[in-house]
Amino acid sequence: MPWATIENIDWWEGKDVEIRGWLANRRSSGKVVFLILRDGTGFIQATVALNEVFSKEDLKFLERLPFESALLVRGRVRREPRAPFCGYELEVWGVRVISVPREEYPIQKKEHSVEFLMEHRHLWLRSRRQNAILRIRNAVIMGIHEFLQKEGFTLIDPPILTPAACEGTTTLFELEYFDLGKAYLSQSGQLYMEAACMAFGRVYCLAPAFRAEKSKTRRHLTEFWMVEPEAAFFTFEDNLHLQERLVSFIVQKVLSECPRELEILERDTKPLERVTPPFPRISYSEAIELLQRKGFPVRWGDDFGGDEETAVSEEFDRPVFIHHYPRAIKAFYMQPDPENPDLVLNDDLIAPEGYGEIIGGSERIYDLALLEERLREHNLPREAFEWYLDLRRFGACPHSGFGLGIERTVAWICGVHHIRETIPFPRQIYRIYP
RNA sequence: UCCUCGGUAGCUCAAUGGUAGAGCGUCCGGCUGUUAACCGGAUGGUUGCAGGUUCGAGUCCUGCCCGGGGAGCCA
Repeated sequence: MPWATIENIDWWEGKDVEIRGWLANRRSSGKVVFLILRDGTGFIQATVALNEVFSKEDLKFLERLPFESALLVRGRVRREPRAPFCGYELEVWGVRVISVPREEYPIQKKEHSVEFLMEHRHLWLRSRRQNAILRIRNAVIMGIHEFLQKEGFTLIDPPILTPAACEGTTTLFELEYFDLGKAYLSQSGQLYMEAACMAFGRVYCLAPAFRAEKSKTRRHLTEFWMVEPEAAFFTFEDNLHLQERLVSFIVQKVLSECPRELEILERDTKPLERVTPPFPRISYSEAIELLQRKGFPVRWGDDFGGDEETAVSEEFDRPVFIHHYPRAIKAFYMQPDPENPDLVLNDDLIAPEGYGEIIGGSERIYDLALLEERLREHNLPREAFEWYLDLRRFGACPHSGFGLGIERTVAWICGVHHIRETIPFPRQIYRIYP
């Protein structure tokens, strides 16, 4: 008996198959019992009728099976316009019960509070909507690997335990590291990617990042995933070009590979179809002028909050680069603009529809003396950065890279309101369970 | 950390300071095509915790705990 998956059920039309899954819902109408099965790849309706195989007692038993019972169900695949979900249904002639919950399944077919769902995240993952979001996350991550590998980038894994901060120490998760004092959970793999790109040319990492910030917004997690490409001899311009092609590739891949998931999420795909290079660009100074015209009380030198980012992105129909920020509000390693040393060769990529910053990138300083000066300005402990300075002592060259936040990108593509739904087990300031 | 809203049945929510309720779920029964099925019956409570005001507190006051929304913070 072939083991069929629901996502490919159309292959089996007219054939007898076995579906291995769980009871997601059921209905009965006396002599017909409808079992809604899910197997992780989709949902399908199975019908059990009163006949020579199933007695009235059998139907009574199936009608009372608790939700989330694990089942092996055998039957014939039939096209059925009345069937929900996939247009096919399983005409059942055999059911084997693997396990039956003793307690009532907590998640019901109705609205629940956010608190309740987060408390039951381990079960919430089984719902149709969460399944769709995490399948799209899977497609996004696979798309990142596919694109970067094709572009000649090598995957290099960064350390998670690190000796020092990338930027300051206020937002680090700290732990004791044997006799060597404090260690910290990584905020970014970037500095290690800079070392790796001098060895491999083009590299990237896809790793978790940890922030002990007490941020409590729909765009923040304390543990999130970033892809960080870094390329030797890449200029600011090369960097932007890579970013817009990567983001476009991911979006187009999801559109072509995940139409069912986008439909489940009721995502309007029109704005996503427009996501093709080149992306519009606006300099920091132009953005300030734009915001002032729109009535925001911002002055040159201020950083942007979420509302400002959204106001800028509303002017464009696809993701927009904001570039050349003031040096004073950006990280220590960013290369100054040769035409104006108060600015740096950096960019933020702002997603449309109010989803905010999904990329931060820049060309990096490669001059030893300038980098040493910046470390001093930022009061960073030089000893911890000696290895990083070595990269400027031996074979220093222009290089650029960026970090793309996986959850923010998935949230935007899925059109979900809060990024806690885009990671299987979100870590937030007031939640570490489950 | 600040502002703001909330915590009542398993879940989602009602309840002028005056007998704690409904829908859903669950259990029992009915129904040969249901679409969060439907119909009938039954079941369900330390009103987040501690104290106070009052003849009387789910309701008012104080403190604490937990959570939602937002801000700040944020390669």
